[in-house]
Amino acid sequence: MERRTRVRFAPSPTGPLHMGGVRTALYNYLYAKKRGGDFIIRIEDTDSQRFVPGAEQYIIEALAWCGIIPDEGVDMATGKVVEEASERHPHAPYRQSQRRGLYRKYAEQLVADGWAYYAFDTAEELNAARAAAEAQGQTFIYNAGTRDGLRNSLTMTEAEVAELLESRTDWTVRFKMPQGRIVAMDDMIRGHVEVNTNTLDDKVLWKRADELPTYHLANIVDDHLMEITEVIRGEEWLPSLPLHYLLYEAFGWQDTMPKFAHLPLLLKPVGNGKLSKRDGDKMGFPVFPLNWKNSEGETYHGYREDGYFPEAFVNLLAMLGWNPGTEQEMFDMQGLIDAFSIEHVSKSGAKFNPEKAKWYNKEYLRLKSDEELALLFEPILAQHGVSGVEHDYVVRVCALIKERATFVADFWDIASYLFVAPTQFVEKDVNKFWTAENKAMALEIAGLIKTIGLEQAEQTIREREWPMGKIMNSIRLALVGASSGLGIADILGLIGMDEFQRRMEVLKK
RNA sequence: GGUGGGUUCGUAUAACGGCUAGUACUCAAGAUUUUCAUUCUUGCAAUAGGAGUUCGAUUCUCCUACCCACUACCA
Repeated sequence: MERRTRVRFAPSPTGPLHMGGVRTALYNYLYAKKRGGDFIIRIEDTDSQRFVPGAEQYIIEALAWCGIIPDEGVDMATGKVVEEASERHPHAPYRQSQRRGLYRKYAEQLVADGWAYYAFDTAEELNAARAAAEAQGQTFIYNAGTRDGLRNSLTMTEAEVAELLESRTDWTVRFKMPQGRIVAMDDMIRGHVEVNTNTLDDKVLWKRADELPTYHLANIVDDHLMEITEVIRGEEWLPSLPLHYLLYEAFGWQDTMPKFAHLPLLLKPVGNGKLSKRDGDKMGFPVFPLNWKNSEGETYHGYREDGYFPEAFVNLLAMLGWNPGTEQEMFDMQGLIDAFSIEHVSKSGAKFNPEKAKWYNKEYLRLKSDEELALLFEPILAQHGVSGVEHDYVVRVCALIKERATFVADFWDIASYLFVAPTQFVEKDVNKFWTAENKAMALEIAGLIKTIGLEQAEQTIREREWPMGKIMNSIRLALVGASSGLGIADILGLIGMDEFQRRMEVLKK
């Protein structure tokens, strides 16, 4: 029987989601939507030590900004993780800390079935065992090779175990990793992978101390309960795939075990290694979707606040590790959904290229209407003390400058002279163009522009065989403050003849 | 150290045994533009190394090198 496609994005609220996480969410979303299935959000907050206030909200807001809308787990109307079951959200709560009561019985079932055991080793004892192994140049692995010499329910009498279970609150349930088994797995991206269980350890599944499962148990139980059909996650999880396979086997859930896809990592732009929090501000690009202020009051840049359009961000993220199999580069969300396929996800890590990110934003900026851009530009104008400008004027300005900018925030630097007269003139250009001779000619032409118009004035320059470039640039310098910018005709059309004349005064000095 | 994964221009990627290894970003040059930007044209630039299989390997196999991940009562 064909099951309805259900995928989940299961972040841990230990900090802001970075762009790698957003990409994982995006691929899950695209995969689900392409197949007409569900995209579910689940919060994996089983580590009480690393919980960061605000992180959960940040994650939801970041996904919303990107246009990644969950079908289940988060109520988009309130922006909150769902706690009460309903028709739309039948598996609530979607926060693992609120599901804590549910996991213990699964852990104990594994113990009863011989797939797990109780372990009473203290942190000190384990550290000592590790140190001892290291002293001999070996790695300590808690598994079939060592577990007989450690303090657990496999090496004690039933009475002892019962006593410790009662008297102590720091025991754990560990998975009893089989000895000498080859686990054969299939990954949708990497193909067939095999691992010998002798290299794996007896992972802790449940902690008595805080009555919570670890990732591995919670993950498998919830994926099963929530009827997840495909698990699409980062490559860092590939090493624990054998354990997850074995857990499905231990629970007898092989029939509905999801398929797995391990995504390549996002790498930092220079050097090696995966993208980390600090890289962005060091190298001048954001690694986060939205600004994030940590507990020390440091702010990390976000794409949103840095002026990227969400469409551009989503598009560039999608192309990092995936390709459509064609040469198309511009995709809106629906386009991505239609084109997405897991077969075209690459195996190797992708280095993020900030230049390409800017290029994408530039392309999306051009796609915006002049009207939309004007609305975005107006608040910036107000910040610069420009008021009383007609909306229509701003629209006309946007039409002329949008091809010159990467971000809306660039507009002011590019076009301030269309709103206020320049007060500073680039020295290099002044030296080059404002010679006494050029100024005299420019002033005469400026006079002609007023009386007979720009075109006729240009005609005059040609007839007199005067230097067109020198004159025009002298005039432009007076208008703009630099020898760059829009054509004289465009500037004139915007600021008008009176303002033009006023700005020509500077040539008389 | 052990285990697993990966490796095509600087970057992202295409070519799933067969044209001169294609495209985009970046960079350079030229054209257009009275300037700048845009646009257009052109150019620079890659199959990590070595064996093997094959009529023929970027593609399949093995070895080496390098990179990455994992190796917690974190996810």
